[in-house]
Amino acid sequence: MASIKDVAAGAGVSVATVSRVLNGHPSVSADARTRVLAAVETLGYRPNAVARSLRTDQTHTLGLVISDVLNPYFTELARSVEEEARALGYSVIIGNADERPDLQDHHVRNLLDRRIDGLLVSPTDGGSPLMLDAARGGTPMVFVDRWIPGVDVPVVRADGREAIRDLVAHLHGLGHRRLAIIAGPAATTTGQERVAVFGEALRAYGLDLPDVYIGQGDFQADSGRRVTEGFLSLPEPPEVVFAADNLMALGALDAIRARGLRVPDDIALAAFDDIRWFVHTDPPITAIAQPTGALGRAAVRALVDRIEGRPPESVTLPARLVVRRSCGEPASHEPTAPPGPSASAQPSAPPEPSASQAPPPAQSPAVRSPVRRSQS
Amino acid sequence: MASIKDVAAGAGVSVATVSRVLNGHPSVSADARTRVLAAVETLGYRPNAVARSLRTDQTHTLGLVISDVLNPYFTELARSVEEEARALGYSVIIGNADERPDLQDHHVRNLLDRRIDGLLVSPTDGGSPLMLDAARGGTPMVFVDRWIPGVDVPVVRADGREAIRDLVAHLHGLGHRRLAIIAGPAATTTGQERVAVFGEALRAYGLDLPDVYIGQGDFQADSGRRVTEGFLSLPEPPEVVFAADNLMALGALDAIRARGLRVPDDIALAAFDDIRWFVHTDPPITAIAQPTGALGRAAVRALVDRIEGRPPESVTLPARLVVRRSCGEPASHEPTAPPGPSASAQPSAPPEPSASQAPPPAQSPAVRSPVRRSQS
DNA sequence: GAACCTCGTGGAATCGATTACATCCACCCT
DNA sequence: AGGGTGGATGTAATCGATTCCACGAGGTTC
Repeated sequence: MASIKDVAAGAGVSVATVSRVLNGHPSVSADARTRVLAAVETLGYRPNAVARSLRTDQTHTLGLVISDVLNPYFTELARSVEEEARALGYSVIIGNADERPDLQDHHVRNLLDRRIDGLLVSPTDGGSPLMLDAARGGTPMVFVDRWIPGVDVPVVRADGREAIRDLVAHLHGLGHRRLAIIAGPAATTTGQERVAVFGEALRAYGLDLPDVYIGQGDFQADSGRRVTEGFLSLPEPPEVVFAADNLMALGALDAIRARGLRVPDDIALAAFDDIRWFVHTDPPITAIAQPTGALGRAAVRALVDRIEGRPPESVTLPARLVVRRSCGEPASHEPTAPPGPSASAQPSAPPEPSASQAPPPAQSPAVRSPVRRSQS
Repeated sequence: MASIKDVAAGAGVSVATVSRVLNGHPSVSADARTRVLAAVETLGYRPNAVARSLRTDQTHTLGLVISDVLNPYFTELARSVEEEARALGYSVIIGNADERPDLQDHHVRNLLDRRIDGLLVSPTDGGSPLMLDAARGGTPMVFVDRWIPGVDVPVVRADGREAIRDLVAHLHGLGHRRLAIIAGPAATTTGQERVAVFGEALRAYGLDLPDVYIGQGDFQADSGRRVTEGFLSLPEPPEVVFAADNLMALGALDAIRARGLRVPDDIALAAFDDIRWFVHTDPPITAIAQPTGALGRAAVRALVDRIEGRPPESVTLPARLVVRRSCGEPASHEPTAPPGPSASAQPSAPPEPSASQAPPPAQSPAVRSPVRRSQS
């Protein structure tokens, strides 16, 4: 592969001049410039990014360590991160931790060894020494979605509290009183927060969240299945299962189906994280949607600000409730159809397009928060 | 950040000795080794991968350019690729082309500039000059899923022909006679092949695949929606729509739902690519499943073979039909329940666990090829 | 006409590793 | 004792870029 020396020889100039042409340095004669460009063309020369990075101590690369690529939420996040990074002149290397702290460490180390300019992390756990050292050691870093308390790193995330309260109001309005949750790992902020807020919201309605109705999941489908089986085997099973992410909701569906039960007639289901398929499941699933694309973009901007010497900003964006039919017919629909056997009742609302990049129109009757609190 | 010189100074030896310790070179005294290791420890030294790559001309990195990360098929492929690569001592940088040739070129160029050791590509189009030059220029390369005809590069892919014939047999057995397909881009091998094989299989049953029943999609959901709307507006709409990938099937579902029609009563639906959610859609969707994990692993092995001087092998693995309910009740089920209104008929077969990493048991009655041809 | 810029250019140092080669020393054999 | 062997180590070249510095030519200013 041709190097800068070959170009210099081909153009009859020094390597310094070639470098100046390539980097748009002003003091190069028009003559030299055209000769260099010609040589570049004929040799098919491309600058070696490795050598360049060694010299300049910048890689123009961001690392993104996410908890689970197979989770559509993180896939979408990764996509928006790459998009925004590309727009700002950076590329992205993704590390998939699969919810495993050891794998997370592997990727953090690998990325650090490659001297990435900055790190975007959605931590799987409370933070390994490696990551904490990196943060303290001055590696530009931003947490996205999840974070580690007590570390001085900007956080870009969604605030699901209001949406969870809306969900509980919705469920309560439908007459449900025994609500259970499939929680995420306690080592993650999102895992903790969702349970805590759910419990508080129940209490506001005079309801209880007993320990047997808190199932410990790990954000993976299998755990959702296992926990739901447990719920269904209880002497008094819950009327509603709220899964703290979409994969555990999938597992819950598996378990419910394996028992031959129906949603929402036999048991209601809701999930944190909205995905496109939830529109087409049987029945369509009520979920809490995060502004995933916006989160990814904001995280990249914060990180690049930090890298380029501007003060980075933490960002919190609201999540919102998307009501569908998995918890029962919404109260606002006149229950003309008997609430009984068939799950295939024609929805009286116009069909909702499956969730897409563009934010759905706020006035869509199928997409709305049934309760608005004072300080909304 | 500490460099090898700092370690050398700290241990009171030369950089050469440090390097030898780090690379496990035999001729280093035990004394020197322990002093170096101690210095490494106290300084928290990590070798600079950029400098190392410049010197050794290897990055131990594979590039993976896929057509669309948001497509669960490619997400799963990417995951298995990373896993196998990690096991073999390589890392992976993913480039998402979003089915856009220009983006594909951007990523190929970027990866080449980074001097990755080898490239795994699922081409979006017939091949840009850039990619063809790279292949001819000796960059180790392997095509996965899709390929470019006439280029001397190993191909790792699934063979869907038998499964498509099985699907047509299944559809024909259910009495369907007007079958339509949402095709992928003609510039992709998978896009072409699936239409061609579908058409041939129809002809084997004396059926025709008229042009109006071939909708041109681009493997994205929107095109599936658009094409399906077209089908439904035809004076004589098809009885079955076969989507050449899962995202276009999603779009088809959107379009069918927007018309207030039901699957399979009003129109049947099948898809290429099986995903976990297809078990839980309304109704569960009949699909052709690829051995995605095995494909990713085989592709990495072929590429690493090529990189490390062993002869790489092309690999073709069979896809298989997974019959569910989106085309009508399978013939083997006695149609005791009236085929009429309710879509929530209890399946007489035991519930199928959603598709997972482990291959489903072959004897599961819900997962099977209804027709076996001679040379099976 | 001397002093002084400015501009274009090349030489050479540098980034952080790896590694060929030279050197030194201890030991062994005849 | 002398020479050979081999292990441990250091010196320095090298990878492919960027960039500081020096230099020469040409133009401007007093």
